Amino acid sequence: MPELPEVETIRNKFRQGTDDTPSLIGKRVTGTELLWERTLDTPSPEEFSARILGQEFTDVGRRGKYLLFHLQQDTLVIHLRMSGDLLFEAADDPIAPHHRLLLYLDDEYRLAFNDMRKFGRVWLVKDPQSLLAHLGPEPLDENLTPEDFHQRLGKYRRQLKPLLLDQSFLAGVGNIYADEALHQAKLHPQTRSHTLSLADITRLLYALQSVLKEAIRRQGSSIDWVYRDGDFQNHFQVYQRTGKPCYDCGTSIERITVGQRGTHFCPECQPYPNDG
DNA sequence: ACGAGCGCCTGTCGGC
DNA sequence: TGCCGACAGGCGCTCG
Repeated sequence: MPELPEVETIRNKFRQGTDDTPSLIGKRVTGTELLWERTLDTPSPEEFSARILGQEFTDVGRRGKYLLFHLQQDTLVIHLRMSGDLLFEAADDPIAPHHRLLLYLDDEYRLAFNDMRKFGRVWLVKDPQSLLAHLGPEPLDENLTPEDFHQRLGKYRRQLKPLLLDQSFLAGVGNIYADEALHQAKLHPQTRSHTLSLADITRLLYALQSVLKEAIRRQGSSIDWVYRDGDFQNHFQVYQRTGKPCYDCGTSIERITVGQRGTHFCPECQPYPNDG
Protein backbone atom coordinates (compact mmCIF):
# COMPACT_ATOMS: atom_id res chain seq x y z
CA MET A 1 0.00 0.00 0.00
CA PRO A 2 2.28 2.73 1.15
CA GLU A 3 3.94 4.54 -1.71
CA LEU A 4 6.75 7.07 -1.70
CA PRO A 5 4.88 9.85 0.19
CA GLU A 6 3.69 7.53 2.97
CA VAL A 7 7.13 5.93 3.31
CA GLU A 8 8.73 9.37 3.39
CA THR A 9 6.25 10.45 6.09
CA ILE A 10 7.15 7.43 8.21
CA ARG A 11 10.83 8.06 7.64
CA ASN A 12 10.51 11.66 8.83
CA LYS A 13 8.49 10.58 11.85
CA PHE A 14 11.22 8.24 13.10
CA ARG A 15 14.16 10.41 12.13
CA GLN A 16 12.91 13.69 13.60
CA GLY A 17 10.34 12.49 16.10
CA THR A 18 6.87 14.00 16.52
CA ASP A 19 4.79 15.40 19.37
CA ASP A 20 4.15 11.90 20.73
CA THR A 21 7.07 9.98 19.25
CA PRO A 22 10.74 10.59 20.12
CA SER A 23 13.37 10.27 17.39
CA LEU A 24 14.80 6.78 16.94
CA ILE A 25 18.29 8.15 16.51
CA GLY A 26 20.49 7.22 19.45
CA LYS A 27 18.12 4.54 20.72
CA ARG A 28 19.64 1.10 21.36
CA VAL A 29 18.07 -2.25 20.52
CA THR A 30 17.79 -4.30 23.70
CA GLY A 31 15.50 -7.11 22.59
CA THR A 32 13.71 -8.61 19.59
CA GLU A 33 10.56 -10.64 19.13
CA LEU A 34 9.69 -12.20 15.77
CA LEU A 35 5.98 -13.05 15.71
CA TRP A 36 5.69 -14.14 12.06
CA GLU A 37 8.74 -15.95 10.67
CA ARG A 38 8.34 -15.05 7.01
CA THR A 39 8.40 -11.33 7.80
CA LEU A 40 12.17 -11.65 8.29
CA ASP A 41 13.86 -12.29 4.94
CA THR A 42 17.54 -12.03 5.90
CA PRO A 43 19.36 -13.32 7.94
CA SER A 44 18.06 -16.23 10.08
CA PRO A 45 16.08 -15.25 13.21
CA GLU A 46 19.00 -16.31 15.42
CA GLU A 47 21.56 -14.30 13.52
CA PHE A 48 19.19 -11.32 13.27
CA SER A 49 18.75 -11.17 17.00
CA ALA A 50 22.42 -11.71 17.77
CA ARG A 51 23.58 -9.06 15.32
CA ILE A 52 21.07 -6.30 16.05
CA LEU A 53 21.24 -6.47 19.86
CA GLY A 54 23.22 -3.58 21.31
CA GLN A 55 23.31 -1.52 18.13
CA GLU A 56 22.13 2.10 18.13
CA PHE A 57 20.14 3.76 15.35
CA THR A 58 22.26 6.40 13.64
CA ASP A 59 19.90 7.66 10.90
CA VAL A 60 16.72 6.86 9.00
CA GLY A 61 16.63 7.02 5.20
CA ARG A 62 14.47 5.99 2.28
CA ARG A 63 15.07 4.67 -1.23
CA GLY A 64 11.95 4.16 -3.36
CA LYS A 65 9.48 2.43 -1.04
CA TYR A 66 12.23 0.94 1.16
CA LEU A 67 12.87 2.32 4.64
CA LEU A 68 16.52 2.29 5.69
CA PHE A 69 17.18 2.24 9.43
CA HIS A 70 20.90 2.77 9.73
CA LEU A 71 22.55 1.19 12.75
CA GLN A 72 26.16 1.34 13.91
CA GLN A 73 27.22 -1.83 12.06
CA ASP A 74 24.28 -2.78 9.85
CA THR A 75 21.20 -1.40 8.09
CA LEU A 76 17.70 -2.60 8.94
CA VAL A 77 15.79 -2.47 5.65
CA ILE A 78 11.98 -2.60 5.72
CA HIS A 79 9.50 -2.80 2.85
CA LEU A 80 5.89 -2.27 3.99
CA ARG A 81 4.30 -3.73 0.83
CA MET A 82 0.47 -3.53 0.98
CA SER A 83 -0.47 -3.25 4.65
CA GLY A 84 2.67 -2.67 6.67
CA ASP A 85 3.00 0.04 9.30
CA LEU A 86 5.54 0.98 11.96
CA LEU A 87 4.48 2.04 15.43
CA PHE A 88 6.35 3.45 18.37
CA GLU A 89 4.97 1.93 21.58
CA ALA A 90 5.69 1.59 25.27
CA ALA A 91 7.60 -1.61 25.96
CA ASP A 92 4.76 -3.03 28.05
CA ASP A 93 1.84 -2.19 25.73
CA PRO A 94 -0.28 -5.25 24.89
CA ILE A 95 0.71 -6.87 21.59
CA ALA A 96 -1.85 -5.74 19.03
CA PRO A 97 -3.29 -7.99 16.33
CA HIS A 98 -1.07 -8.30 13.23
CA HIS A 99 2.14 -7.30 14.97
CA ARG A 100 4.90 -9.25 13.18
CA LEU A 101 8.22 -8.00 14.62
CA LEU A 102 9.07 -6.08 17.78
CA LEU A 103 12.33 -4.28 18.54
CA TYR A 104 12.69 -3.26 22.17
CA LEU A 105 14.55 0.01 22.70
CA ASP A 106 16.45 0.87 25.86
CA ASP A 107 13.94 -1.29 27.81
CA GLU A 108 11.40 1.55 27.70
CA TYR A 109 9.91 1.67 24.21
CA ARG A 110 9.55 -0.65 21.31
CA LEU A 111 9.27 -0.32 17.54
CA ALA A 112 6.46 -2.55 16.23
CA PHE A 113 6.12 -3.72 12.64
CA ASN A 114 2.39 -4.31 12.09
CA ASP A 115 1.33 -5.98 8.83
CA MET A 116 -2.13 -7.47 8.42
CA ARG A 117 -1.51 -9.11 5.05
CA LYS A 118 2.00 -10.38 5.87
CA PHE A 119 3.49 -9.21 2.55
CA GLY A 120 6.00 -6.87 4.19
CA ARG A 121 9.65 -7.86 4.52
CA VAL A 122 12.60 -7.05 6.77
CA TRP A 123 16.31 -7.48 6.07
CA LEU A 124 19.36 -6.84 8.24
CA VAL A 125 22.34 -6.27 5.98
CA LYS A 126 25.85 -4.86 6.12
CA ASP A 127 25.34 -2.88 2.92
CA PRO A 128 21.85 -2.18 1.52
CA GLN A 129 23.19 -1.45 -1.97
CA SER A 130 22.74 -5.04 -3.13
CA LEU A 131 19.05 -4.91 -2.15
CA LEU A 132 18.48 -1.56 -3.87
CA ALA A 133 20.55 -2.00 -7.01
CA HIS A 134 17.55 -2.84 -9.19
CA LEU A 135 15.75 0.43 -8.46
CA GLY A 136 15.33 3.19 -11.02
CA PRO A 137 15.87 6.88 -10.21
CA GLU A 138 14.09 8.79 -7.47
CA PRO A 139 11.30 10.84 -9.06
CA LEU A 140 12.11 13.81 -6.80
CA ASP A 141 15.83 13.76 -7.60
CA GLU A 142 16.50 17.20 -9.00
CA ASN A 143 19.10 15.72 -11.32
CA LEU A 144 16.37 13.79 -13.16
CA THR A 145 15.71 16.03 -16.15
CA PRO A 146 12.94 15.77 -18.76
CA GLU A 147 15.66 14.83 -21.26
CA ASP A 148 16.79 11.90 -19.05
CA PHE A 149 13.19 10.86 -18.61
CA HIS A 150 12.63 11.08 -22.36
CA GLN A 151 15.59 8.83 -23.01
CA ARG A 152 14.49 6.26 -20.41
CA LEU A 153 10.90 6.20 -21.68
CA GLY A 154 12.01 5.75 -25.25
CA LYS A 155 13.76 2.47 -24.44
CA TYR A 156 10.40 0.77 -23.98
CA ARG A 157 7.19 0.30 -25.94
CA ARG A 158 5.08 -0.24 -22.87
CA GLN A 159 1.82 1.11 -21.52
CA LEU A 160 2.53 4.14 -19.33
CA LYS A 161 0.74 2.96 -16.21
CA PRO A 162 2.58 -0.37 -15.77
CA LEU A 163 5.84 1.37 -16.67
CA LEU A 164 5.37 3.96 -13.90
CA LEU A 165 4.68 1.12 -11.45
CA ASP A 166 7.85 -0.71 -12.50
CA GLN A 167 10.32 0.06 -9.70
CA SER A 168 13.31 -0.58 -11.95
CA PHE A 169 12.06 2.21 -14.21
CA LEU A 170 11.19 4.73 -11.47
CA ALA A 171 11.42 4.12 -7.71
CA GLY A 172 8.54 4.86 -5.36
CA VAL A 173 5.42 5.41 -7.50
CA GLY A 174 2.46 3.12 -6.77
CA ASN A 175 -1.13 2.76 -7.90
CA ILE A 176 -2.57 5.93 -6.36
CA TYR A 177 0.08 8.38 -7.49
CA ALA A 178 0.45 6.84 -10.95
CA ASP A 179 -3.26 7.45 -11.59
CA GLU A 180 -3.15 10.95 -10.11
CA ALA A 181 -0.04 11.96 -12.07
CA LEU A 182 -1.38 10.61 -15.38
CA HIS A 183 -4.55 12.62 -14.86
CA GLN A 184 -2.63 15.79 -14.10
CA ALA A 185 -0.48 15.24 -17.19
CA LYS A 186 -3.62 14.53 -19.27
CA LEU A 187 -2.25 11.21 -20.52
CA HIS A 188 -4.23 8.00 -20.99
CA PRO A 189 -2.79 5.20 -18.81
CA GLN A 190 -2.43 2.89 -21.82
CA THR A 191 -0.49 5.32 -23.98
CA ARG A 192 2.63 3.62 -25.34
CA SER A 193 5.76 5.10 -23.79
CA HIS A 194 7.68 5.56 -27.06
CA THR A 195 4.89 7.66 -28.64
CA LEU A 196 5.20 10.59 -26.20
CA SER A 197 6.59 13.92 -27.32
CA LEU A 198 9.18 15.73 -25.21
CA ALA A 199 6.39 18.13 -24.20
CA ASP A 200 4.23 15.18 -23.01
CA ILE A 201 7.16 13.77 -21.08
CA THR A 202 8.05 17.08 -19.49
CA ARG A 203 4.42 17.40 -18.37
CA LEU A 204 4.42 13.84 -17.00
CA LEU A 205 7.60 14.32 -15.00
CA TYR A 206 6.32 17.62 -13.61
CA ALA A 207 2.97 15.98 -12.73
CA LEU A 208 4.70 13.10 -10.92
CA GLN A 209 6.85 15.51 -8.94
CA SER A 210 4.05 17.89 -8.04
CA VAL A 211 1.66 15.08 -6.98
CA LEU A 212 4.34 13.40 -4.85
CA LYS A 213 5.45 16.68 -3.24
CA GLU A 214 1.89 17.70 -2.43
CA ALA A 215 1.21 14.25 -0.93
CA ILE A 216 4.35 14.47 1.22
CA ARG A 217 3.28 17.93 2.36
CA ARG A 218 -0.06 16.42 3.40
CA GLN A 219 1.69 13.51 5.17
CA GLY A 220 0.51 10.95 2.64
CA SER A 221 -2.88 9.36 2.05
CA SER A 222 -4.88 7.66 4.80
CA ILE A 223 -7.11 4.87 3.56
CA ASP A 224 -8.79 2.38 5.89
CA TRP A 225 -7.21 2.55 9.31
CA VAL A 226 -3.56 3.03 8.44
CA TYR A 227 -1.71 6.39 8.27
CA ARG A 228 -4.45 8.23 10.05
CA ASP A 229 -2.53 11.49 9.95
CA GLY A 230 -2.39 11.77 6.16
CA ASP A 231 -4.75 14.10 4.35
CA PHE A 232 -4.05 13.60 0.66
CA GLN A 233 -6.98 11.17 0.21
CA ASN A 234 -9.23 14.26 0.38
CA HIS A 235 -7.52 15.64 -2.72
CA PHE A 236 -7.68 12.66 -5.08
CA GLN A 237 -8.76 13.74 -8.59
CA VAL A 238 -9.37 10.23 -9.97
CA TYR A 239 -8.24 7.51 -7.56
CA GLN A 240 -11.29 5.75 -6.05
CA ARG A 241 -13.59 8.29 -7.77
CA THR A 242 -15.19 5.89 -10.27
CA GLY A 243 -18.48 7.31 -11.59
CA LYS A 244 -17.94 10.70 -9.98
CA PRO A 245 -17.51 13.86 -12.07
CA CYS A 246 -14.05 14.97 -13.15
CA TYR A 247 -13.27 18.23 -11.33
CA ASP A 248 -11.95 19.71 -14.57
CA CYS A 249 -14.65 18.78 -17.09
CA GLY A 250 -17.52 16.99 -15.28
CA THR A 251 -17.17 13.74 -17.22
CA SER A 252 -17.61 10.54 -15.16
CA ILE A 253 -14.32 9.05 -13.98
CA GLU A 254 -13.86 5.53 -15.38
CA ARG A 255 -12.22 2.51 -13.85
CA ILE A 256 -10.48 -0.02 -16.07
CA THR A 257 -7.89 -2.72 -15.43
CA VAL A 258 -4.39 -2.09 -16.74
CA GLY A 259 -1.60 -4.51 -15.92
CA GLN A 260 -3.95 -6.21 -13.46
CA ARG A 261 -4.31 -3.05 -11.42
CA GLY A 262 -7.41 -0.95 -10.94
CA THR A 263 -6.88 2.23 -12.97
CA HIS A 264 -8.89 5.45 -12.71
CA PHE A 265 -8.94 8.15 -15.37
CA CYS A 266 -11.07 10.79 -17.08
CA PRO A 267 -11.94 9.69 -20.63
CA GLU A 268 -12.39 13.33 -21.69
CA CYS A 269 -9.18 14.82 -20.22
CA GLN A 270 -7.12 11.69 -20.91
CA PRO A 271 -8.28 10.44 -24.33
CA TYR A 272 -6.93 7.23 -25.76
CA PRO A 273 -4.31 8.18 -28.36
CA ASN A 274 -5.32 7.59 -31.97
CA ASP A 275 -2.25 5.57 -32.85
CA GLY A 276 -2.72 3.30 -29.85
C1' DA B 1 10.08 -7.29 -24.82
C1' DC B 2 5.93 -7.29 -22.83
C1' DG B 3 1.92 -8.63 -20.45
C1' DA B 4 -1.20 -12.11 -18.38
C1' DG B 5 -1.85 -15.24 -14.62
C1' DC B 6 -0.91 -16.53 -10.18
C1' DG B 7 0.89 -16.77 -5.44
C1' DC B 8 1.50 -14.58 -1.16
C1' DC B 9 -2.31 -13.01 3.00
C1' DT B 10 -6.25 -10.87 5.63
C1' DG B 11 -10.05 -8.11 5.67
C1' DT B 12 -14.19 -5.40 3.93
C1' DC B 13 -17.99 -4.71 1.08
C1' DG B 14 -21.90 -5.52 -1.96
C1' DG B 15 -25.05 -8.75 -4.17
C1' DC B 16 -28.06 -12.56 -3.80
C1' DT C 1 -28.30 -14.03 8.18
C1' DG C 2 -24.84 -16.27 5.54
C1' DC C 3 -22.20 -17.33 1.61
C1' DC C 4 -19.32 -15.94 -2.35
C1' DG C 5 -16.83 -13.18 -5.34
C1' DA C 6 -14.47 -8.84 -6.12
C1' DC C 7 -11.26 -5.90 -4.53
C1' DA C 8 -7.34 -3.65 -1.76
C1' DG C 9 -1.65 1.06 -1.40
C1' DG C 10 3.12 -4.52 -3.85
C1' DC C 11 6.02 -7.44 -6.08
C1' DG C 12 8.29 -11.84 -7.63
C1' DC C 13 7.71 -15.73 -10.49
C1' DT C 14 6.49 -18.49 -14.79
C1' DC C 15 4.73 -18.79 -19.22
C1' DG C 16 3.58 -17.56 -23.88
